Amino acid sequence: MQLELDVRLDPTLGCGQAHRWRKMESGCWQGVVKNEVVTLCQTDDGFSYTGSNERDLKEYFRADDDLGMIVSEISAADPVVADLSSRCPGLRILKQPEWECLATYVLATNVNVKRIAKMVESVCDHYGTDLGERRAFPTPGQILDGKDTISECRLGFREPRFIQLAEGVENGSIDLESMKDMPYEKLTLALQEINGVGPKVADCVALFGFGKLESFPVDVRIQKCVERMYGVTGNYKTVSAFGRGKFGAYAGYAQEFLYHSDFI
DNA sequence: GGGTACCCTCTCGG
DNA sequence: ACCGAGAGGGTAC
Repeated sequence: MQLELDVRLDPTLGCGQAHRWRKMESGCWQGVVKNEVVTLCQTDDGFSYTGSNERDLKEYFRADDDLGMIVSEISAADPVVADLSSRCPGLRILKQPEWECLATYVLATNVNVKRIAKMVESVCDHYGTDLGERRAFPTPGQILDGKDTISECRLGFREPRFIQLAEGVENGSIDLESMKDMPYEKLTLALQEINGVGPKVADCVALFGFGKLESFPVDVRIQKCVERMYGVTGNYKTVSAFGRGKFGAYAGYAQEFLYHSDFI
């Protein structure tokens, strides 16, 4: 089947916002969407797909986002982003499942991107429902059922946080459903109540999991970038607020373009 | 509010 | 080749 959409799969699926996509030798991408193994192949005006359906893929790729309008808005705010975005067309921010996004980013502390993917895949291989070629991201219950073997996943000091997160979601003390209705700031504060979630992880989860496009996550890379480009320094709150203030409702997109620039 | 340790893996310089 | 040091999407204390 074919989906017509303003998107380039390579930057969108390979940029590190989601961690389970694999580029196959054919150049197509394999991943899991809504508990189905999907294969996506780039075409001139979108991509062809197998294993999923148009409705789920449109949601996952945020097909309602007007990429042209978004890029033009953040480009108007800054010539650097204008240049970067023009050189990276078709990069879209994805809408990942809230639970999967949160659990993934709790693992994404003090490790390189390569190992994040490795830990995530290990957790899926151990506890996720078998979907054939791949496994689903496990539910909190599946993780708790098998937690006696969690050390095999090599999560390091993240292990107790990961288990605690699964317990919280399972017993209802962490209510992701209610967080869907929260505006950006309230959401990030609620997320930071969770052990292992600081301001950076909260911003990433708000952006990639809850679709808060004004979120401007600041990691060490963005911090250097913002200092070099705009001369802005300071603590997390200062730098992220600068990003949201400068780029507005679509600051998350601006952050993606800055993140993938080579100007550090 | 700033400084550190942190579990583990991979990479790099000797 | 082998080994030790260093760094790696940050967070908790």
